[in-house]
This record gives sequence, structure tokens and C-alpha cells, in this order.
Amino acid sequence: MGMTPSDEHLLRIGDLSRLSMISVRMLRHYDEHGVLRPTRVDPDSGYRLYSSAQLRTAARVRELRDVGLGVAELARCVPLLDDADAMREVLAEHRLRLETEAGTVADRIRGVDHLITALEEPLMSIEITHRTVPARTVASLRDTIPTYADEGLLWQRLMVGLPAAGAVPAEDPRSVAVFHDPDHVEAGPDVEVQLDVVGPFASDGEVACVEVPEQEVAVGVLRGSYDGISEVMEALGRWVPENGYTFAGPMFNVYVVSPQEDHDPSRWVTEVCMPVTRG
Amino acid sequence: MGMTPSDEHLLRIGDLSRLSMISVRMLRHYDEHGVLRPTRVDPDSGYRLYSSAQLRTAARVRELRDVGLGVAELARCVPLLDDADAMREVLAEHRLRLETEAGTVADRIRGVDHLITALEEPLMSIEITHRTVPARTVASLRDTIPTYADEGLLWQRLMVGLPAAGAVPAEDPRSVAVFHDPDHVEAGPDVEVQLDVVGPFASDGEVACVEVPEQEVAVGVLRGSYDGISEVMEALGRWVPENGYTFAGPMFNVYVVSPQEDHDPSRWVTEVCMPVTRG
DNA sequence: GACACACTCACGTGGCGTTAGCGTGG
DNA sequence: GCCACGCTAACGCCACGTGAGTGTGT
Repeated sequence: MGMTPSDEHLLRIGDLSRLSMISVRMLRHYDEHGVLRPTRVDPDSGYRLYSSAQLRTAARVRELRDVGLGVAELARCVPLLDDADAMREVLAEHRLRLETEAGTVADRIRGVDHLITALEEPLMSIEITHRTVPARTVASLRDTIPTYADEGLLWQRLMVGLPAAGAVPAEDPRSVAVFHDPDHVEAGPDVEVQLDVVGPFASDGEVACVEVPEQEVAVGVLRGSYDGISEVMEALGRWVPENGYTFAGPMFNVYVVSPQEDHDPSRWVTEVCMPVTRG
Repeated sequence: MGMTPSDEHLLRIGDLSRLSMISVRMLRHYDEHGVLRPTRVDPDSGYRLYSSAQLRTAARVRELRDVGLGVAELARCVPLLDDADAMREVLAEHRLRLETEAGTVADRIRGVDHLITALEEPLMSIEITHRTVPARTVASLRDTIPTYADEGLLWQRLMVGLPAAGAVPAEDPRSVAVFHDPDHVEAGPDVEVQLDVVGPFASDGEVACVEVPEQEVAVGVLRGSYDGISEVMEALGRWVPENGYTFAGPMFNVYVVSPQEDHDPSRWVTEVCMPVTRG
């Protein structure tokens, strides 16, 4: 039983594994996920049997897997293997992903270098001040964004939407970003950007008119790029309980010298504000 | 019950999360794995309570995590945070890992580009021949290596060991690599390298004298770098069953023009040999 | 009957997110 | 009694490896 004469030209999984340089484990995985289905499965033994023609597919799958495509993409690709245009598209898209990944790794390497040099430098202490921020009228746009680094997108959307809403920026308006998540989230933070306006206007589309009430805050000033944010948060976290306050709302940043105004990160100035109450 | 007066200066997990910019999920994870243990756990509520001093640690942990250190390394680092020399060492080591990773991603990008250009080119057909390889006497070294790319290490060890073993290379010796794994393995392959010698010698240390019997093989010639190996394997995989042979042992490569002899991959020539029997 | 090979579960890795169900502080 | 917040426990993701236990082809 099992093998019949017509099976002679079919490969068993171990043979295909050697010839395609894909592990047996992965060939079974690819079967399960529709990437590379055996031509025939022997009903008695359950043996997977592959035709010689599948060697070509397996070879392509290996090449694609080796450049990092996942099972899902592989399954999508396999029917398109002979469509050069479609493959060009898939590969171009994947190239973008890889470049993003390369960027992330490069950032981390720079981060390590930064940490190494920071070991030498004396850690400067951050001064915390207490202040009452007066009530203000702002044009506001709030949304969840992919990462904290994408805050710029919100500012763009706010600026684009301002004229349509009939909002008139105040003279020398403050730029404020409010971080609404109750706890820290790694991805997809809920961020609101606010720009002072001269007076109330009708909310329109994305851009809302918001009256922000007076707030008591503890403030730490961050000079330079966001790499230094930890120090400021740490100082705030110490100062607040030690001075008899308790936390009272979502943190916000006031951009005194913002990336828009100066492209040199070392000149940026941000007031990190933590709402508090006597308590 | 629960909070006692002395707890006033302690932070609850949500506060620490916001101040340290680490998600609550991860703070609990770090507690479990000894990275950042709360100063006190309320015995009634189970609430984790962190001291202000732990803000400093949490800030350092975040910086290290952001450059890619894993929980295990973080746990090792935390007691060393104030030891600049130890930290320099940890960071230097991690930098190496990151550079390896950057290299991998760069390789994949090159791989994608190669696949894109390969879409244009007509696929040339590989010719398979049948041959009987005569018996030979070889100096042999067999071991598992981290990856296929590390085959060069085996060649180095073989060359270093040859004189001590009293082995004398034949004139114009063949360089052969045999891949012993029964199935393909992704990592840690079992590879044997062989070099023809003039006659038998006493095996010594790593280097063994091996008499390789005559073998019938199907041969495909690979011209250029190893990127093209799939094509050859595919051709072999078709040819063998179609010509009435069956597979009969571990595949091996004969390096006709090897990386040692020519640094330009486009001039490399490798005979990919698949042992077979009439059957 | 030995032995290589195939099969099917199913768990481990690692850094997170995401419920679900339940207790607590104010 | 409501509500934000905390707790535990456990599953999902992804590309693999690594078994354990069992059947099959020669």
C-alpha cells in the first residue's frame, strides 16, 4: 500500500527539503499556510508528495523568504511568481519595509553611541518650577498616531484645517501637545495638538475650538532633542510628591523653540508640563 | 486598609508608567523578570509601589530598552547602572550585535535588488551531467558550524591542521565540501571539508584521513556566487528522477574556482554533485 | 526486525498587545 | 454605588527549533 507506480516521479518531503534548502519543518508550515501545497498527499500514509515542477516554486519561495518575506506575503506571492510586474511591486514594497528596518537599527546604533558618550558627562540637574497656566482658547486636533515621532502629521493637519475653520492664530501663539493616554503606550498614542487663537470659532471638520481651563502645573524645561526627556520626567516625578502635590491630568509639552522653527535639535526648547493639585 | 501614611511618596504603577514612558504591561513584566522590582507591594491589594528613586532606574531602563536590549540583559545591567566601565562594556557588546543586524538587513536589501534585476533576465537553463567520481584519499575535517557562510572557518582549520597530521596535498587538489544533514537545517549545519592528498596518513586531532569510495553523481555547474544555487538544485531535482536515478547520499560541492583563488564572485565555479544510483 | 523516514501534535523563544474576570481606593 | 485603577492569568503574533509518540517503506 501507499506508494503507487505513478508516484515514481514525486519527491518526498526530505528530498524536497535538501533540494530546495528549506527545512522539513518549514515545508510543513508552508503546506499549512497555503504557500506550497504538495501535489498529492498519500491517503494511507499521509506522506506529502511534491512534483518536480514544485522545485521551481520552492526555489522562488526560498529566495523570497531569504530576503525576509513572511508566510502571509509568500502565500500572496506564489500565484504571482510568473507575473514580473506584480513581483516588482511586491519587492519594491518589501524594500521599503527593509529600509525602515535599517533606519531603526541605525537609530539604535546612534542611541548606543549617545549613551556611551553620556556616561562621561556629568548629569545636569533639571529645575522644576510651579506655575498656573491661565485659561486659553485653542484650535485643537486630536487623534491617535502610529508613533510619537509622527506628531508632525497632526501639526500639518491642524495648519491645513485652520483657515477652513475660520480660526485666527494669536500673536506669537503657543504650540502645545497633550498626551491623553492614561498609561504610557508603545504604539498608537492618543495625542492632541493645540494652537492659541484670538477668539472662539466654530469647530469645523477635524479642527475643534477648545476652551482650556486654567491649570496648575509643574514644569521642567527640556533643552535639546527628545533624547533628554527621561531626565525631565524623572525630575518631575520626584518633585511632585516631594512638594505635596498630586498628579491631576494628562501631561503636555509647550514648544518654545520647536522643530519647525529651528532645524538644529540642540537649540530646541520644550516646557514639559505636568498638571498637579495641592493634595 | 491598604495604603498607609508612609506610602504617600510612593508611586503607583500607572504614575510610574507615565513618568518613565514604559507601558504598565512592561513594568509588570520587568517586575517578574527582576529588571525593576517595586520597592514595596501592598500585601492587601497586591498594588506595586515604587519609590521616587526608582524613577532614575526606570529612566535608564527605558533608554537601554529603546536601543534594543532584551529583558535578560536589562536585568544584568540594572545593578551596574552606576558602573561606567561595566556599562561601556555592555553597550559596546550590544553595538556589535546591532551592527550584525544592520549587516543582515543590508544583505536582504541587496538580495531584493538582485531579485528585481533577475526578473528582467532570461533564466538560463542548467545542464546536468552524469559522472562516476573515482575513489580518492582526502584530508577531512567535519564539524557543525553556525551558518553555511562560515564554511571558510572549516577550511582554515583544515589548512592549519594539515602539516601536523603529516598530510601532503596532491598536485592541484580538489576542494570538496560535503553537507551531511539528512534534511536541510537553517542553522548549525553539519559540514565536512575535504582536500585531496597524495596518500594515506595517520589521522591527527581534528584532521582525519578518509578514503572516499567511488561514487556515481549527477553534476550541475554553478557559475558565479551562491545566489544562483537554487537554480542548480532545481535542475538536479528534475534530472535525477526523470533519468531513472534515485538519491544516494549527502550532496557535495567541488570548488573548481573557489573564493580563495578569486575574490570576484562572478568568476567562481562550483560543481554541485548529487550522489545517485540507478534504481 | 531494524532503521531511516514520514506523520501529528504541541511547546519554547521574545517583546510586546489584548482581553477577561475580579478586587480596591476615593 | 460609581469609576478609575490595580491585580492575575492567559492567549495572540511570527519564524523558526525541538521534541514525543507513532506509523511506514525497504
